[in-house]
Amino acid sequence: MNSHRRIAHLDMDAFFASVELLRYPELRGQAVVVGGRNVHQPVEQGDGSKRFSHLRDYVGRGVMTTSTYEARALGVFSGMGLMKSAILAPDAILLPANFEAYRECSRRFKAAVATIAPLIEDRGIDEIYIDLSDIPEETYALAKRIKQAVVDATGLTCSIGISPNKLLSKICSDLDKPNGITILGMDEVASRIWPLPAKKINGIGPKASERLAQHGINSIGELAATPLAFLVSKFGRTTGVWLNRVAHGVDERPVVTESEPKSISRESTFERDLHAKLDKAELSAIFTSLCLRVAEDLKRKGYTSKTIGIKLRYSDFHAVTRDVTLPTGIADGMAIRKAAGECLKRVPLNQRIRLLGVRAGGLLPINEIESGCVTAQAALPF
DNA sequence: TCTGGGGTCCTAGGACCC
DNA sequence: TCTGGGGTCCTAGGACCC
Repeated sequence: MNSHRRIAHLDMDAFFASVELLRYPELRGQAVVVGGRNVHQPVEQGDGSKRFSHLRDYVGRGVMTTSTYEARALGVFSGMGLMKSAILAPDAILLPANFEAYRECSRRFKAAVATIAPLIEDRGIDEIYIDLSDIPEETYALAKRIKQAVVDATGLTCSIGISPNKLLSKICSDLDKPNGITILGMDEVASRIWPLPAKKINGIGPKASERLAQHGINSIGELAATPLAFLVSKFGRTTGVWLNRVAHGVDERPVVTESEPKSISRESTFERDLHAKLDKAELSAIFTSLCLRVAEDLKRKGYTSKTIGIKLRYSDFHAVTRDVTLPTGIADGMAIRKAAGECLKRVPLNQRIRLLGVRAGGLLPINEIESGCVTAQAALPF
C-alpha cells in the first residue's frame, strides 16, 4: 500500500551560523565561524557598533561547529580545529555557539513543518525526514509551501530533497544548497545519483570510502556496477548486501516519528592534558561534575540507568571505555559517581588524559504516576 | 599550529542458561 | 569421552552522524 512513498529530507542551511546572522545582521555576507570554547560574545562599543572576535585571535582546542558559506569558500569546514582554520581564514569572524537559541529555532521550524505534514522523523537539531505520501498536493508546490512555513516561523532558509525514500532524499537535499528543492524519481538514479562519490551515501564514511577506493570503487555508479558476490567477499554478508542496495537507490526504512533515548552522556576535553596523579584534585572535581550533570539529565528526562560507563581519551588521542551493569537502575549523582569510579579503576592511567566522559546507558523510563506522584503526596501534610 | 560533544548502531568474544 | 547448538546479556571498541 505504501509502494509509492514520497519522502522529504529537510536540512536547514548553515543552521547555527544563520541563527547568528539573525542576531547580528551586520555580518551578513561575511565569513563567520561558530564554535570554540571561551569565545566571548561581541562587545558593544561606545558608538553602538560591536567588536567581534576574529579567528586569528583564537587559542585553544575548539573546533568549528559550522560557518557561513562565505567562510566555507575559504576552505574551512565544520569539525576542523579552530587553530587550523585560522591559517586559512584569519579574518573570519568567530562567534561562540548559543545552543539555547538554536534549540528554540529548531523547535519553531519543526512545529511549522508539522502544521503542513505531521509525520516527522527528528534527525537532530537542524534536519528532519517528512513522510508526504498521504498528502494530496503536487510535490513541488508542497515543498515550496513547507519552505515558506519555515521562513515565516524562523526567518531561515532550508533545502529540501524529495524522493521515494530517505536514502535518496538525504542525498538530494544536499544537491541544491542553500535554499534549494530537489525532486528525484527512481528513473533518475542512474543519471543523477550514480555520478556522485560513494561517501555521499549516509553510512559510508571516511573508512568505508577509503576501503572502496582501494578496490577502484569511487562513485556510487561504480559501486552499483560491482558484483554483489565481490562486495560480500570483501565486506561481509550484511554490509555487502547493504552496499549493493543503496548503490541502486533502494531503501525501505520507514519514517520513525517516535523514539526513546538509549543513552545519556557528558564529556569534557581539558584545556591541557591532565596527569592522573599530579592533577588528581582537578580530575576528581571534573569527574564528579560530569556524574552530577548526567544525573540531572536523567532526572529531567525521566530515566534511570542500569549501565554506567566512562570514557577516557589520552594525550595520543587514543580512547578507551569501561562500563558496568548494575542490578537496578540508578539516577542519583553520587551513585553514578560510585559506579563510574569502579570503572575508572579498570583503566590504565600511565598517560596524560585529554578527555573524560561519563555515560548512562540501559535507560529505563520512570513511570511518573508511580514515582513522582507518590513522592509528592508523601510530602504533603494531608 | 591536530582533532568538540552528543548520540546511534554494529561487531565480536565470553559468560551463562537451556 | 568428546562435544551439541541457540539465545541473551555483558563488555570493549569502532564507524558514523549531526
